Amino acid sequence: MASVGDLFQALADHTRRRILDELTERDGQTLFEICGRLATKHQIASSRQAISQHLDVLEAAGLIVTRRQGRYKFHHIDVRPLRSIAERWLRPEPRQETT
Amino acid sequence: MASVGDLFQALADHTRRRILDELTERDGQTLFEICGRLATKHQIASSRQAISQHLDVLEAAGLIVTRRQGRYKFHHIDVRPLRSIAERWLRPEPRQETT
DNA sequence: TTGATAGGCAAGTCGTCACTTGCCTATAGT
DNA sequence: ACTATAGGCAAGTGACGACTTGCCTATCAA
Repeated sequence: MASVGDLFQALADHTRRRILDELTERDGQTLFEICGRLATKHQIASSRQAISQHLDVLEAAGLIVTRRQGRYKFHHIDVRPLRSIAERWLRPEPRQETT
Repeated sequence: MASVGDLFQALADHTRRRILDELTERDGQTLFEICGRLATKHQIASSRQAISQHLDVLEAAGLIVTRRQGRYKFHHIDVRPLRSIAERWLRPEPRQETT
């Protein structure tokens, strides 16, 4: 369900890359934590809903996984989809994309 | 000028990834060659102008370089921007993006 | 139970993107 | 010179993406 297109499209947005930066530096943050840190450290003043939608896109792309605990929802980065992202063109190998 | 955003945004399109596939398999093709091969081998029946605009985007992202010779314009893939594309999140290092 | 906190849902706006359409320039062959 | 080939420029269209707005649900503390 998470295709190569979903992956690149998720990475195509500046705010979403910043979210991954933030989770790389401190994994397992909640939505409000991410909002605060994006605002103070990266001058990204998007609304909570905007960030929430970005997190949905990242999760659909398989780049983050979520864990619910009470009224909190923690977001964890998953770098596995990123490992072989560019090898498709970096070595002369057959490629298989169904999208 | 070619920012990280340009790079990911260029890769976010399916047809542009196919163009890179095609140039990986056979480098230095002209616009018409790429059009023909995309149509026959990848079932992509976009117009010549559409493909031309895709090539512009790829060139702006630094993923292809062009070489003019008479009335022909040859397109060559440049994989250098792809080499360190995901390392930003694959290892806990400081990241520097100005976009 | 009441209020505050953390998050979700859905419609709507606005800009960007992929693509088309129509016409124009330049090189090469005859 | 004339024609075909390779490519370019620019305006227009339709759809998608990022973001907002308004309201709703759920959990926890007092």
